Amino acid sequence: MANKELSIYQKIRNDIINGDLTQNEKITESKLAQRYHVSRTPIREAIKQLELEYFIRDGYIYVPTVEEYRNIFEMRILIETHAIKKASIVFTQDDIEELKRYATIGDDKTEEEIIQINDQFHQKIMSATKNSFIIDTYSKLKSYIYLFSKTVINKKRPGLIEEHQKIAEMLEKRQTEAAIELMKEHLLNDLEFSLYYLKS
Amino acid sequence: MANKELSIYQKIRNDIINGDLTQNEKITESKLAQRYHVSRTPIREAIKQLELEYFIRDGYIYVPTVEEYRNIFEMRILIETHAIKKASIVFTQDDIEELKRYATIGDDKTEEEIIQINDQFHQKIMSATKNSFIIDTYSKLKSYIYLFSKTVINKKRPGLIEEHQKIAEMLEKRQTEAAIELMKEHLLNDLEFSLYYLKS
DNA sequence: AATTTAATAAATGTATACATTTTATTTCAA
DNA sequence: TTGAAATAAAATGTATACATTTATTAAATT
Repeated sequence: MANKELSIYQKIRNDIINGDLTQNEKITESKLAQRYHVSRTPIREAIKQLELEYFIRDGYIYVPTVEEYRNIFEMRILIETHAIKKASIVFTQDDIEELKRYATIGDDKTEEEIIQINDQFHQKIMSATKNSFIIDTYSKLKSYIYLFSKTVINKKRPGLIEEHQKIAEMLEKRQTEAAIELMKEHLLNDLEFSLYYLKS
Repeated sequence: MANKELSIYQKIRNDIINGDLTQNEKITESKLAQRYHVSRTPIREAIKQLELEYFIRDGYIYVPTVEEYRNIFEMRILIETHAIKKASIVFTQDDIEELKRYATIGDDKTEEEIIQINDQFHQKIMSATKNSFIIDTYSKLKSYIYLFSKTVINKKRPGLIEEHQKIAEMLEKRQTEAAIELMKEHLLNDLEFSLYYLKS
C-alpha cells in the first residue's frame, strides 16, 4: 500500500481515524517518535498540524462529544452556506456543469475515489468565495470532513448523491435561498447519519 | 518596557506591526535566530504561529493588498454576525450589562487599555456562540484585529464607542436584524478607516 | 552571448544532546 | 492514614550538528 510515502502527519491521522491510537492515552512526543521511528522534531510538526485540525488537544487524542461534533458542523454550515450564497451569484453555466459532474458518480469507483469526488463538489462551491482566508478555514476542518465522508460513503447513506444534484440544480436556477437550505440540510444529514455510527 | 518577558512570537509580531521587519525581505529561520538571539527551534514555532495568523506566508512577511484586507474582514463579519444572532437570543440582561460596560470607556485609559476593552466587547459577543471551534477561528484573526484596533484607537476613529453602544442597545431590545446590520457596518467602518492609514 | 550543466552555497528537514519545567513518586511529620 | 515537602522521573523547550533539498553562482558548450 505504498505506506512509505505517507507523511508522519498522515500516518498519525490514519491511526487516529482507524482507532489504532486509542483515546484516553496520553500522547507524548517521545512515544510517537518511537512508534513511527523518527525523531521528536517531525513528530512535533505533525502534532501541531493535528492540533490545528482539532484531532489532538492538550496532549490527548481529542474525541469530540456529540455536542462538539455539532459545533464543528455549525461552523462548517456557516462557511458553506456563505459560499453557496456567493456561488449562486458568480457561478457561470460552465461552473454549474463542472459541479454537476462532481455530483454524478459511476458505480465503478472505489470508496476512496468517491470520497475525493464528493470533496471536489464541496471544494468547488468553496471556490466561489474567492477568499483564501475562508477557504483556508474550511481546510482546517478537512480531517473531520474526511472522517465523516468516510463514514457516509462506507455505510452508503441514502440520498447523498441526490442532495448534491439538487443543490446544483437550485444554483443553476439561481434560487439562492433554496440552495442554502438544501446545503444546510445536506450537511445536517451527513452529521446525524455519521453520529449514529460514530457514537458506537 | 519589560521586553524580556515577551515571547519570540510576540516580538516578531510587534516588529512586523511596527515595520521594523520590512516587507519584501526574505524571512529565514537563521536570520531571525540571530536577530533575536535564540536558536532556530523557537523561531520555527513562532513562524508557524504567525503563518497561522496570516502574518507570514511562504517565507515572506505577508502584507495583504486592499482586496485581501477586505477578505479578512469578510470572514470576520461572517463570524461576528453569526455570534450577534446567537447573542440576541441567549444573552441575559446581565450579559447585556457586561457588554455595556465594555462599551463605556473613561478618558483616563491608555491606548493599550482601550484596545483591551474593545477586544473584550467583541470577545463577549463571540462567547454567545458557545462554540470553541468558531471562537478559535476568530482568535486566529487576532493579530489583524489587533493591528486594526491599534490604528482605529490611535487615530481616534469617530463613532467607534457610539457604535458599540448602539449594538448593545439593539441586543437589549432583541432587534436581531438591526444588531446584525450595525455590527456589519461597525466592522466595515473599522476597515475603511484603517485602510486609509494602512495604505500609506 | 545564451543556455545548459556542474559546483557551491544556503536554506529547511531531521536527529540528538542538554536545560528547564512539569508531573509522579517517595519520604517523613502530624 | 493524610498531607506537605523532597526527590525522582519524564515530559517539553532549546541548542546544535548533520542530512537533504533548494537556490545561486560559476563554468562550459553551443
